[in-house]
Amino acid sequence: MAQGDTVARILDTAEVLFAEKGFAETSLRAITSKAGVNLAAVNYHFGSKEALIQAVFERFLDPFCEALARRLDQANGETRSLEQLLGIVSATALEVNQGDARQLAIFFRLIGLAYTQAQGHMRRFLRQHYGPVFSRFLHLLSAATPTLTPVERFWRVHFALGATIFTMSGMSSLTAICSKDFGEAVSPDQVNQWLLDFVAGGMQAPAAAS
Amino acid sequence: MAQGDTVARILDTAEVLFAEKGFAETSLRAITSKAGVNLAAVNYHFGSKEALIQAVFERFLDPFCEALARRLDQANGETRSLEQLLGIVSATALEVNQGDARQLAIFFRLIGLAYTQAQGHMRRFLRQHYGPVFSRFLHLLSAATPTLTPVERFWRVHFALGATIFTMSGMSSLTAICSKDFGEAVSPDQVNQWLLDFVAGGMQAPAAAS
DNA sequence: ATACGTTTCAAACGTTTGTTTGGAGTTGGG
DNA sequence: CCCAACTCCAAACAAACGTTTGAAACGTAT
Repeated sequence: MAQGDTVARILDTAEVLFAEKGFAETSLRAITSKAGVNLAAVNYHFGSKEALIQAVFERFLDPFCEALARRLDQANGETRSLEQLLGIVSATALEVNQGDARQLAIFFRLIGLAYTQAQGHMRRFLRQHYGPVFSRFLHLLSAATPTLTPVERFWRVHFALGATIFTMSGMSSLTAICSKDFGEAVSPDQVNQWLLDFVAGGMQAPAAAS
Repeated sequence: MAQGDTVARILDTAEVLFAEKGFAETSLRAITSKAGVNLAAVNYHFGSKEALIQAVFERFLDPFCEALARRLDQANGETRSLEQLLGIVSATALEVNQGDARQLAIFFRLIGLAYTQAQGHMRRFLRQHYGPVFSRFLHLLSAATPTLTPVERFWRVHFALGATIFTMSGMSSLTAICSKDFGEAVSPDQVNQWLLDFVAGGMQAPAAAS
C-alpha cells in the first residue's frame, strides 16, 4: 500500500462513493475500508463527516470556479452570444475534469446531490463560497438574453440547470440504456453538444400567450 | 387523536418527510412520531421500510398513470402538436394533485428522488409498473417531433425530464428565492407555463452543425 | 358473556452509525 | 540520543437505526 497521502486517498474514495450512493447512504466505514485507511482517519484529518463532505466539494468546485472566472475574464469585452456563454461553461467543466467522462459524471452528480440532498449548512456554504461567480455569470447571461424579463430568466436558468445536472449526473446509466436501445454508442461530447442545443433552444423560446 | 386509519396517516406523513429529506435520512421513528402512531405500526402494516417506500409511490403514481392514460385515450385520433402533448402531461399532474401547489411539489420531488436515490429494486419496480404508459407517451412524442432522430429524441426527453423534475421538486424554495429577489410572487401555474415554453423550445431546437 | 382475529403499544433486540480514546509507530530538530 | 510533534491504529463509545416481541386493548360474531 502506497502510504503518504491519507487525506488524498480519503477524498478520492469519498468522492466516488458519495456520487454513487449519496451522503447519508455512504458510511465512513465504507469510505475508509475502500480507501485502505483507518476508520479514525476521517475524524482525525477532517473533524467530522460533514467537514469531509465540504472538503470534497471544495476540492472540485474551487478549481472549477477559478477556471470559469479566468475564461470569463479572457473573453471579456467581446460581444457574447448565448451559445458562446453556454459554451464557456461547458468547456470549463470539460477542462477541470480533463475530458474524463467518468470524472465529469461524478462532477455533475455531486452538484446534483448538493442541490437535492443539501440541508441548511450545505446550501449556505455553497452560496457563500461560490455565489459571486454565479452572480457574474447571471449578469452576462442577462446581456445575452435581452428579451427575457428578469423573473422569466430566473426560472429558465433553473430549467437549464435541471436539464444539465439531471442528465449529466445520470450520464453513465443513460448512455448504457441508450446503447442498449439504439445499438449505437454516443460520446459524452456528443451528449454535451445536444444538451447545449436543447438549453439554447429553451432559453430563447418565445413566451407563449397565456 | 382521530384513530382509525393508521395506514393513511403513516402514508401521509411518510410522503411529506421523504419529499423533505430523502429516504435514508427519514427514520421510521420520525415518521411514526409525527404521524402519532406507534413505531411498530410501519412494520406491522407494511412489513418493512422498503415496502413503505413502494406503497408511498404506488399511492400517488397509480392515479397519475391512470389519469394520463385516460387523457391520452380521450385525445386519441386527433393530430397532436408537441405543445398539446406536453399540456396533457402537465394537466394530468395538476389534476391528480387537485391544483395544490404544495402537493404538486411533493409529487415531483418524490419522482426526482426515485430517479436519483433509487437503487436497483426501486428502478425495477418503477419500470415494471409504469413502463407501458411511458412507452405509449414516447410513441406519441415521436409523432410530434418527426424531425428528430430516435437517439436525439431520447436524450432531449431526458433533458426535459431533468428540467421538470429538478425545478418542480425544488419549487417551494425557488419560489421563496424568487419572491425575495424580485419582490413579486409567482403562481405555480405561471411557473408551469414557463416550463412548458422552455421544454417546447428545447425539444424543437435545431440541431447545431458540429 | 365468551372467544377470536385484528390492531396498538411499550420495551427490547441486534446492527450499524459517527465519534472518541490511549497507546503504538514514525519523523525531524535540539 | 531523546524529546516532541505528528500520524496511524485497534478498540471501544454512545446514539440511532430497522425490526421483533409478547402482552394489552379493541371490535365482532358466536
